[in-house]
Amino acid sequence: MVEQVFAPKSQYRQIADLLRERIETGFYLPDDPLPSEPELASELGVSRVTVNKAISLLRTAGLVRVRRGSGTYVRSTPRITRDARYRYANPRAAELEGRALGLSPRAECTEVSKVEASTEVAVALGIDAGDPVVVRHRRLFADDEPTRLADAYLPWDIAEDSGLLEPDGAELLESDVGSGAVYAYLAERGHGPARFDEDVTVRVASDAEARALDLEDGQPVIHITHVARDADDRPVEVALHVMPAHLWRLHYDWSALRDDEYGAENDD
Amino acid sequence: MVEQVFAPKSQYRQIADLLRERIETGFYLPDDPLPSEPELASELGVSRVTVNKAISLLRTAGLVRVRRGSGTYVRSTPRITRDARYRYANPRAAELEGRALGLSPRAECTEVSKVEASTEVAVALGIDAGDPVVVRHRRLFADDEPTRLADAYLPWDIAEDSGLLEPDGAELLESDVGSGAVYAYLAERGHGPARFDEDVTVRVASDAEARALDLEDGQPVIHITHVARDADDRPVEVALHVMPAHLWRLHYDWSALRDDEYGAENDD
DNA sequence: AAGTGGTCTAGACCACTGT
DNA sequence: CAGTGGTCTAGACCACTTT
Repeated sequence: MVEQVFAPKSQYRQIADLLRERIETGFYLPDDPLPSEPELASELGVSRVTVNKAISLLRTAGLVRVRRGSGTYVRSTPRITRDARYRYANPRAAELEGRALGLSPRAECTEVSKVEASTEVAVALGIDAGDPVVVRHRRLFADDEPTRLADAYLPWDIAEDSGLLEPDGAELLESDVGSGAVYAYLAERGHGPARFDEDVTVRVASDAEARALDLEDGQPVIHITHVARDADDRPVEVALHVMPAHLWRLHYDWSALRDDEYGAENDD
Repeated sequence: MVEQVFAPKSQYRQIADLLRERIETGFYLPDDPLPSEPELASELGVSRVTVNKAISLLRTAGLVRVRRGSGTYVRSTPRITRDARYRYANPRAAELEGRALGLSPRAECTEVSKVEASTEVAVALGIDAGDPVVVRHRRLFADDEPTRLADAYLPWDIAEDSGLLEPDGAELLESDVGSGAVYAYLAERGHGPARFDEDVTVRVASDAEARALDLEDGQPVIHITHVARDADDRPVEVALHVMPAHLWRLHYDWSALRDDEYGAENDD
């Protein structure tokens, strides 16, 4: 029986706390398996279901991952920092995000094609739903762990104007790790991004996302809608990023005074 | 029995999908209770535990909330948009965030006191752990729903210099809904914020946070570490925000060219 | 074949809410 | 008080991985 000296806390929570502590103190090491559920159950004097429920808390928190038929393993989870301003000011930045932690980045380009814009994409691009766009679906990895899904959308005419559908442009689309090279390409052709905005929300991963990102059942993902606009304030690219929430740290910084649009109400 | 025509999907997932659909289509309306677990169990021909597991998925996703002894209710969850740049450029912005949705904001100031800086706060403020700081703990609401925990820290000497500990300063600390009035106060005294940075992470709510924010078991929160610096680049305030992830949408925007610090590596 | 986690059940007792 | 969800158990069968 688990001690219930003080806290009117359920057993599975106590067990989750215990396991969490053991992970944080290194009693269970990264990539090592936890004892099996029957083992823990018998050691702690509870039923296997109770242990399972405790572990499911750790899974949602991203502390462990389960390999079916094999065991439950401690995740090695250094958070990767994504500095938004830096990232889009430096063509190599996206590649460097993971490297800072000694991870080697890899991009898998799932698909580049012409499709009809969904409502979400259309709104962000300032076009009508159903209008043609070029989409590039990608999955990005660090050390073979999937870290991000990135779907980039470009208005059809901009992609065409810019020659992004010609052989070398298409090759660029497929090979670029971040967005830097594509932006540079657009810039040379008069559509260089001058302004960005991002909307960040957190939600539970869909089934497909969970599969693609190697996530557990109810794990949260960060969903970023990134919009790049050219000097005419016209959206030239929309990127949807879906990222395992436990893997990332987002960084933004800005100056209080440089931007004057919002300054009207500042008296003093 | 639940139909298993096509999908090799567990019953509790199918039931979760079913309930989610009913919520999204308005079959179950916001603030209405779901049928009770025994009721659903018997209707769907499964055990109560299975229904409970399905519902726990919806809870983590923030779609429903449970009132013990009473029932399970559909959450009414319009996301509140937090525009970072706007928010810190306009003294009233924080107050307006909720109002845009017809919600009435309220702040509850839990505590204002002098304490020793924790490591996290000390690092952000560029001081040593244990150094004295003024802390203001608050809980913010929209229509009586808690939306945010906000702990603001100021270096002791800056708070003292600025007179924030005098009666009117202290009153300000307790009454201000956002940070605007405090920033204006600091600005008048030579420590106006000139630059901000924010780190955003997502994690599972602690027990205390879950209680304070009326959250379910494994629900994710957004953790923002906000740092304000004066013209000398000295941190004048650090604010830690803990927000239920399902309640918010964060917005950031910036221009690609204005900031030159990162331009060095741009070739061509 | 043995071991792992995934899922499900029937039944039980509890704390809490609303009437 | 009856009804709600919270938790727990013992036992079962399954799919999958590892040996």
